[in-house]
Amino acid sequence: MPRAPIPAPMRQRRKEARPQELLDAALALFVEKGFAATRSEEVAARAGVSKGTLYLYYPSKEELFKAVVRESIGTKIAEGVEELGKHQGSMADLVAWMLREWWERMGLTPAGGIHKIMLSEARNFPELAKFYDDEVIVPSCALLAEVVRRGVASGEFREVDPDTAVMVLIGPVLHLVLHQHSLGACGIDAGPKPEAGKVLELQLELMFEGLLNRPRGERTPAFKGQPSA
Amino acid sequence: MPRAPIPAPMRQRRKEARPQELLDAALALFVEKGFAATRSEEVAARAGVSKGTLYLYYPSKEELFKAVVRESIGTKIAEGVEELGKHQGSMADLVAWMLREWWERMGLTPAGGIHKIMLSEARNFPELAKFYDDEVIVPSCALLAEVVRRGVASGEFREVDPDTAVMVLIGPVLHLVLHQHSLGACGIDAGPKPEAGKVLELQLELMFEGLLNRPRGERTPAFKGQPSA
Amino acid sequence: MPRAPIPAPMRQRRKEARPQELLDAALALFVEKGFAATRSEEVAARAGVSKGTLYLYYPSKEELFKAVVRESIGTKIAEGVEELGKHQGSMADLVAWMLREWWERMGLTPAGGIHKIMLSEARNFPELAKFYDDEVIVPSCALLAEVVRRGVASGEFREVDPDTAVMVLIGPVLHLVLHQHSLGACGIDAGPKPEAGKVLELQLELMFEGLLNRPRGERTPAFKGQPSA
Amino acid sequence: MPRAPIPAPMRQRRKEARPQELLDAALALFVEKGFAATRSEEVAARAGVSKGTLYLYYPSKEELFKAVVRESIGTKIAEGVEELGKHQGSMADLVAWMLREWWERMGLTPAGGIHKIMLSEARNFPELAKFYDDEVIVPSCALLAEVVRRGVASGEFREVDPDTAVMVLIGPVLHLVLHQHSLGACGIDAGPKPEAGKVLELQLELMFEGLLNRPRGERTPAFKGQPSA
DNA sequence: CATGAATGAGATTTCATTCAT
DNA sequence: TATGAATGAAATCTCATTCAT
Repeated sequence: MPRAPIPAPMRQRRKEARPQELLDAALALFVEKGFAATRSEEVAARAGVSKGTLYLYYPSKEELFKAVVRESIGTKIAEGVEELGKHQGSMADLVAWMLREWWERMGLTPAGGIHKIMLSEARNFPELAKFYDDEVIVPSCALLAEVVRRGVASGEFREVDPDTAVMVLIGPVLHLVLHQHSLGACGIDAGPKPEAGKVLELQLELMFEGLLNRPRGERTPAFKGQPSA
Repeated sequence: MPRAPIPAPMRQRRKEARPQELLDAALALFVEKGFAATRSEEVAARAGVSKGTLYLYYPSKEELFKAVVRESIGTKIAEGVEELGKHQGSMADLVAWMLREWWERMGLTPAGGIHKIMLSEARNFPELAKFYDDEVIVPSCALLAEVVRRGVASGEFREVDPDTAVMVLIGPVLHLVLHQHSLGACGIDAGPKPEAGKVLELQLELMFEGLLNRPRGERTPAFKGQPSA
Repeated sequence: MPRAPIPAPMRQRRKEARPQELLDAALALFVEKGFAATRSEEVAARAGVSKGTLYLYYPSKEELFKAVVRESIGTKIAEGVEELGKHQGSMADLVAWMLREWWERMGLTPAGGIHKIMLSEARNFPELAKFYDDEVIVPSCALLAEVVRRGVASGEFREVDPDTAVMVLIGPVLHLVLHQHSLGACGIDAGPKPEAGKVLELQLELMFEGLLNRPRGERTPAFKGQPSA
Repeated sequence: MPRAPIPAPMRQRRKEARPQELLDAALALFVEKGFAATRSEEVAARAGVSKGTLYLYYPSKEELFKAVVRESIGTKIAEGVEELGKHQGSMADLVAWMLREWWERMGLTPAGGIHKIMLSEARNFPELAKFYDDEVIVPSCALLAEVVRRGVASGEFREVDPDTAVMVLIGPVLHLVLHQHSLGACGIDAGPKPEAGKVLELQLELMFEGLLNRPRGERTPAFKGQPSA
């Protein structure tokens, strides 16, 4: 068998970029196959390095996993809080903006997979689950609950328990995100699965207006729906 | 608790129950730790048999996994279809009944974990994912979509795309189910997590009536909420 | 390449015998190559089992090592104590008997290698070194020191510090034991290396009588040397 | 402590010292942990250079090991031979001087560890063991044997086989040296371990005079014991 | 049927060595 | 020269599966 002249395996020194490359590779694989079913060598290969290099940056597969979760969470929540302060319009519009924003940041980026892996691995990594809950779940829910609370206070919303309402509001978005990384990624396009955008808009409409047909039917003026779509 | 009157030779009784005991053990562990992280010996131990015995009933861990999924799905959907035919009241009440029923059958039994493991393992077992989609997801959604369709047709519901509406309707329930088997099972009870029952009832109320406060506020008579609780 | 018909790998079930077989194999290899340079698979192979079987009995290479040391030490010291009580003759004869006995039990059996591996690995396994010191070194030395003490008390020996004398007495024996497992095992028979038996007898003679020629030269009657050889 | 007067460009000075610094670091670590358990990076770090630099001076860990052994042996034997020629007093004094000298050069300097590592690694490096035997063991023993031979010839010593006598003479010293680098270095100071100096002096006394009490008890005048201590 | 000791392929991790900078 | 990031062979250890009892 004639050897290729030099396939240039080309050892590259890129100390700066490696951690991020490894985290990206690991995130993708952990989301796709789960933590236990992902082999460390695969992560390295996908990041374009050898097995050994992975261990230069993360001392074990488990630490790599934790780093993936920690890194992916970042400062996203903080941005939401800021936006909340600036907002001028109705609370209904703010809720709508938040859910749409969430979808765009979680549903349409690989970071959304984080939620899937936390779901799968929470019981294997309780400390990490706690971290995720503290850093992501609780602040996110608190943010949304605060908006609901204001809406109720101003009379814009009916009297509901804000924390309970949050559970209802986020359910469909999370469902979409999770589906996208599991069944939705299997090439299963069984029949009439509606696309995410439509689901989100309908959720907003139903959530604010209700599913039931009203006698006079005119829309409550406080909610205007999506600007242009 | 009065003991069963037939003590019957333990060994004899056990033999027939073995497959089910193994499936139960496997389901619990797969839900808790995931497929790859569950050792076959653990499954056997939890079922009270030895490692070798497991292989007497299932030729491999993978086949055991498939059996767990297939078995847990069973005939639940069929029951729903039957119920649908018998139903007399409004479509709103039927939707409410279906979601509550679903919660009771999925959320409050170990079978609910099936959805979690399918989410986690779908991409590792695409044929199984297809099977799950065909046997569970599609029929369930179709059932609910049919109810919505009828409600729209009769004028009880406003004009919505039934398939899209289904996505909105099941989101919160699925979210509750999944949460229960992941973060919720870690002893993380961070702050104001509302209990599932309240979430479900609020979802139904919001879903039908909308979150927005209405000037005259009287409830649409078609939806009556939960009978007594 | 024509396959041998069936080389009969013959899985044997010998739960009882395994631990000892593994310990024997491990002792031999640790003595020969040291702990770090011995591969666990080699140990298994020498014991006639597979890699995996080793880990069925010892959870790690390190634990195997500890077991080897602990097991090889056993009750040898206790036997010595017993013998000491029974002894009738002079203390010089008793010392001679003890050193000869020690040589026969340590120098001529694989257990002697234990001393070599403790020497090599003491600083890598300090707790084990402590154990060895407590269980072997200290009792052995105390035993010999007691004999010396009695000899001094009875006037048979000159006034010496018993603990110091013990160090002098055991030096040559240990040297022989160690040499046997290191340079002596390399096929190095450089020139005039005297055999161990002769060294031991000469040591006894010198130790008791001294190297210096005495004018009148008659032997001190208390020490009779080796019975017949 | 007055500083050396020549500050000299650090880099320059270092360059020439590197090999020795590496050998010193390697010796210390090999003695402490053994050859296999010592990582080359540790050696480099202790010598204050990087991993790569080590390989600039020694092509492999094994060659480094050989260099350590070769270098530590050096010309010590030659010095002994020279001294032997110059000596005027009795052979007993010469033997005493040699053993004390040996203790001071082996026992009280890191070079003594060489004997420990040769013991541990002899069977893994037979050629090196041969080298050590040829260059160190055989000449040392021959030297001592020659002294004994002269003592016997002159009638100062009783009739003994010189080579056998040598084994007896060096045993306790070697034991002390080895102990110091193994159990003795573990912080194990179990009870009445006498200090090395005392052991050596007692050995000399016993070796020459014998342990047994003599009726008239007067010392043989040929041996004078340690000059001042 | 049931068991659990035994197996060995394969996963994780280490570390001597190389080589681009 | 000196560095240390990168490599990959090799070691430790795991666990799905087999099979003698």
